[in-house]
Amino acid sequence: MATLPILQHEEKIIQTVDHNPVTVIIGETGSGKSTQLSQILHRRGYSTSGKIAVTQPRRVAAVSVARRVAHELGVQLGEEVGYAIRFEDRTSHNTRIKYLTDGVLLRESLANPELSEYSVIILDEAHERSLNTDILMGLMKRLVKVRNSDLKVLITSATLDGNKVSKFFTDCPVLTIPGKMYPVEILYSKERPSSYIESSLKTALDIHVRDPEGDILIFMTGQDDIEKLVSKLEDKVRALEEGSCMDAIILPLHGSLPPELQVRVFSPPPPNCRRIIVATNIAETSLTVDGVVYVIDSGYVKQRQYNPSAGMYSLDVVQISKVQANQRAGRAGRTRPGKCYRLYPSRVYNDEFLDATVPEIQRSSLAGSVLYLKSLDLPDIDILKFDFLDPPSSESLEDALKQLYLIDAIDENGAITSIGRKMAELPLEPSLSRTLMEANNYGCISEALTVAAMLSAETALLSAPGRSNTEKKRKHQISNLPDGSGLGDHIQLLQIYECWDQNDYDIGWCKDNGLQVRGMLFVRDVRKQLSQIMQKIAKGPLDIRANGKGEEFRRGYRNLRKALCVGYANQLAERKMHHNGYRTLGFQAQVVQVHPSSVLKADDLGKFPDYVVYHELIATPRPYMRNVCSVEMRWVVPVINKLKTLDVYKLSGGVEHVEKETERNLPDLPKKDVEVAAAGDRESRIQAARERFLARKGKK
DNA sequence: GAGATTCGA
Repeated sequence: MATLPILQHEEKIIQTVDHNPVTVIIGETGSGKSTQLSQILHRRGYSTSGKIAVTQPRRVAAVSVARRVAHELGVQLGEEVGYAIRFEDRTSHNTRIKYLTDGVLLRESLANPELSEYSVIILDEAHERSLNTDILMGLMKRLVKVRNSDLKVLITSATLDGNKVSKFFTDCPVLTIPGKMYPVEILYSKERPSSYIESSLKTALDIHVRDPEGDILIFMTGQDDIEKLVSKLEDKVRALEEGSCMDAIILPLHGSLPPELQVRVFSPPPPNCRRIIVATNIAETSLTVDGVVYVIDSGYVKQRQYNPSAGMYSLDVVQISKVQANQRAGRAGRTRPGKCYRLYPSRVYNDEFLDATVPEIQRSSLAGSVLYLKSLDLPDIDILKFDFLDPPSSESLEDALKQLYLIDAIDENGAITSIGRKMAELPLEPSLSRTLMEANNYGCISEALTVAAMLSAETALLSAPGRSNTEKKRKHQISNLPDGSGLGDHIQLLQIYECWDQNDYDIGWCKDNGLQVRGMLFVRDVRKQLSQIMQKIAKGPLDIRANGKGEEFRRGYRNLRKALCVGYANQLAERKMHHNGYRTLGFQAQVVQVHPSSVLKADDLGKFPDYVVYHELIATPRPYMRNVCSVEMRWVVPVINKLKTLDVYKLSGGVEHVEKETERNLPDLPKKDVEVAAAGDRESRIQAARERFLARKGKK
């Protein structure tokens, strides 16, 4: 352990932390920052007045790093060194060093905004810029002032732009600690290939027949491309003349692969055999594959992004950033010097790639985060001026405010309501937490809990791919579902879970019905957690047992659907007159279709229900509503009335913000236009600002 | 009549 580079910098680190409330530490992979930093501070007495918290963006990382540190200190895990992740808290009153996911720390800060049990908070892997890390960075900036130098904050990262973060934390010091990496030779293509599958195929084969041993890791964008490339590689490798070169095994690697197939990449290849691993970006950060010497980088990644003006998500193939490209290349230099083949010219890398990946906070719906921040009740913070390292667009913040207003989480002035306060306690999207609140009044809390839990895990439910179990098939496979699923997907998800409940949570039942066991067990955990929180909020026992063909079933799930209509007030759609297309009822109407995977049934005339709520809009590339539920017009009316009262200006707290928007979004407008925009009344000012903003975006 | 990169409370 004495060889870890970070230990040679111990004195320097301690000196800096002693004299500064915030320190940024840039430590390349292999520097030992995740395991050593906490131990150094512990050794030097920083854990006597409080605990040392170390956040991780991923649960597995929190657990495995905690385990290693406990081992290095020779203590039992859960004693001096422990961890906390969702559903699992392995800490005790003895714990001095606590590893946790950043989501858990955010939850803790809801109960105790000053996080007073900690004397040190280390935000690790900050360069990944997860939504939660970004919010924590904003909170830390405030907390070091409030806690008046009895808190030390360290931001650590592999490749984060240290100067930017340092500037954010009022010019705090930046320490750089070298890593232990082998050199990686970068080879660029002369031009972008017309097909990166073909190009990867050719490059991989060239390496295989020509270069010495060492595994090949190929980065592709998704499951489809991976499967295509894997089968082509298998054909080509099989066709190679026997004995002309070593053997090769081809392994796909992506998130929807069942765990037992995923772990194959951790077993070393047999002698005289090369592994060719074809992976998504899961191999960029989440999984580390040993033995990789050659990396082939397509230069693309799939990214989910949210469009706040349409309220719609899309999954797009986009160019990676320089940070990602370097991360990928680094995967070749972990055990010895390696090579990285970039399937794009250096010009593309230099001129087209962004320096860093667009942070998640600028790509997601912010309703949940805004509600969370509002519920913290920080006296000195106005949410629209919350100090983010990279602020989200004001459009996105306004979208969040509108959503929250429509579901009664904030009032017309943007202040959090008592309902909103309770909603923030629940680890759910606001639409679902609002549904739970309402269901509690209507006596269908048990059903609503199940729906919320099922939707939290929906993608995890599908059976493993490759066994031709498509979603549609799944829906038809479930045997003996009571009638009623024609009302929509929410109801069917409910019935699936209740069926499982009646089968005593039997694992075999899941397998027989094409459901992922892991996913269903997760649903059960989530449901239990939500039940506990709801009981706390309701200040009394609730009937939360799953109850199959109970009252709700007999009444056509009317109460549940009514509750959903309130929770999804922002996600309503009305069927168009003469066909089965829908128009969303929001601030901006969209024409959308029911997703083909839906179980929603048409009536005898072939018509869908007049009104539905949807869980999500997804552009793929046509706009679809995914997971819909039939509702009744008279439940919709109050929502439409509320929509009319919506005043973004008031919600976002006044003129100042509108000016800020003008300033931030329209820096290159001719001065005259800004003056015109500023001269009108406030509505037309907002409108003018928005139009110009959109026009400018369109041009880009 | 489509198609799930990846994390997380």
